[in-house]
Amino acid sequence: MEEFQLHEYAGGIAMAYHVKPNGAQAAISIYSSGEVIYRQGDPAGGLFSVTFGCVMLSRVTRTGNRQISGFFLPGETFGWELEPEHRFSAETVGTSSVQIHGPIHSPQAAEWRQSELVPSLTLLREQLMILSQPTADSRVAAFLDDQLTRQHSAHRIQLPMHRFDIAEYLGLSPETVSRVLRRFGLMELINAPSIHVIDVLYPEGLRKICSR
Amino acid sequence: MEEFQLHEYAGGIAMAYHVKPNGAQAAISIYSSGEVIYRQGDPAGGLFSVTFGCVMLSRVTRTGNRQISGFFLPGETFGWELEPEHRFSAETVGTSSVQIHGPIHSPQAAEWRQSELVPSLTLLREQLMILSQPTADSRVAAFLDDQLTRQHSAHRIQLPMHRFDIAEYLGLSPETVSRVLRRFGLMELINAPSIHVIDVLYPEGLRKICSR
DNA sequence: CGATCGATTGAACTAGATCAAATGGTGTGG
DNA sequence: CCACACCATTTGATCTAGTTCAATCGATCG
Repeated sequence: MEEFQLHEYAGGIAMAYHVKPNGAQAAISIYSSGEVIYRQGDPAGGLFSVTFGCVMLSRVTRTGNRQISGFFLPGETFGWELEPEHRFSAETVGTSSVQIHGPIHSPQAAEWRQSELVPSLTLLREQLMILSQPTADSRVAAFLDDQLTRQHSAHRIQLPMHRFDIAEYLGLSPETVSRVLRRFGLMELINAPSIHVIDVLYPEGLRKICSR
Repeated sequence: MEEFQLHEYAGGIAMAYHVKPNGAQAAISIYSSGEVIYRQGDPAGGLFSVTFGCVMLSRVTRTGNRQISGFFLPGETFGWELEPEHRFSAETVGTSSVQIHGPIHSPQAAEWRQSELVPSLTLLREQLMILSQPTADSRVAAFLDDQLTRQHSAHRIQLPMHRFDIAEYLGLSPETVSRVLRRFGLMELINAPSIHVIDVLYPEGLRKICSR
C-alpha cells in the first residue's frame, strides 16, 4: 500500500511526498478548487499525474475563444509537451492533488514517460471518439460512459466541473447539456442526487445511444 | 538523401527496404488505394509510419457504427496499442507507402517509440481541438487548416479520402461537408481544382472561422 | 457509350443554439 | 438563524443550422 506524508498546508496549497514502494519520494501538491497548476505559455518543465480530484486542461485561441482539451482523473498523466512552452493551461476542478514527476526529460520522469505515454495516447484516442459523435445525445452519453470507465465505477460518477465546461468540451451549449441530462433522467438512464454526482442506472442504455 | 530499394511488386503490395543513413534497413510496404494494413482485432504487432500517401484509422463499434479515428500523413506514426489487439483498423487512402518499425516492444521500435510518442500525442490533441469546434463551418475550417499544417503546405492540400469519410470523422453529414466547402469556395477562401485537391486561397480567413 | 458509385444540390424537417427569464444553491451579512 | 445577493443551472420560446430524404450531376470503368 502506498503512503502519503503531508508536510504543510497553507493557503490551499500543500506539499507532500508520495512514498513509493521502493522508498523513492515523489513530490505531491494539494490544490484547492480552481487553482492553476501551470498556464499556457509557461515553460514546459514538468510531467504531472493526478492522484486525487480532477485537473482540466484548456487553452485560449488567438481569436480569444477557450477550448477545453480534457479532464484528467486520478492515475492519468498530463503535461506532455513537444515544444518548450505549455500549449494548454492546467487548473484543478475541485480539491485535487497532483504528483510531480520532474522535468519531462529528467531521469526521474523517464520511467514514468515510458510507462505512461501509450496509456495517455489511448486515453486521448477515446476522447476523440466521444467528440466525433454526431448528436448531442450521443456525445453526452459517450462522455458519461467514458467517465464511468475512467472513474472505475459501475454506476456513480463525480462531475466536479461546471456544466459550462462540459458543454465547451463537447462542443455543445450548456443549455443543451442540461436538457440532455434532464432527458436521460426522465428516461431513467441516470439519476442526479446532486449537481456534481450522477448515478448511471443503466450503463448499457447509454452505450446504445452512443454513435447512433 | 535517403534511398529506397524496391524488392517486389505483386497484387498491389510491394516490399522494399528503407535504407537509413546509418545503413540499417527498415521494411517498407507499398499499398494501392483502400488496402487494409491491419484490422481491428488483429494482434497488435507493429508500429508503422507513413512515408507516402495517407492511412485512415477507423473502428466499428459494438452497435455497428463506424468511427474514423483519423488520417495519417507522411512522417506520422500509428499502431500504438496498450492492449494485445489493435482497436482500430488501418487502411490506405490512395496509393501509399508505410514503413514498418517492427513489434512495438522490439529494440528496433524502441528508438522510434521514444522519439515519436510525444509528437503523436501532440497531433492527437490538435485533432481533439478540431472536433470540439461547435459549428460545421468551424470544424471544416479547422480540419483544412490542420491539413495545411500537416502537409507542410502554404496553400495546396490533398484530400485523397472520400467526403463521406471526412464527414464521419468530423461528426457531420456528407451533405453538410459538401455545402460548407461550396460556401468556402463562394467566399473565395478556397478553390477546388479537382475533388481531391483544395487550394486554400486565404488561410488566415479559415483560422478566423475556427472556434467562432 | 451506358453503368455505377461518389458528390452535389434542393426541399422539408428537426435538433440544437440563442436569448430571456426563472429557479436553486451557497455564502455573507444583518 | 434568517434574509439577501450572487452565481450556476435549468426551463421556456424562438429561430437557425444541420440532418434527412430524394433527385441530379459527374467522373470513372468496363
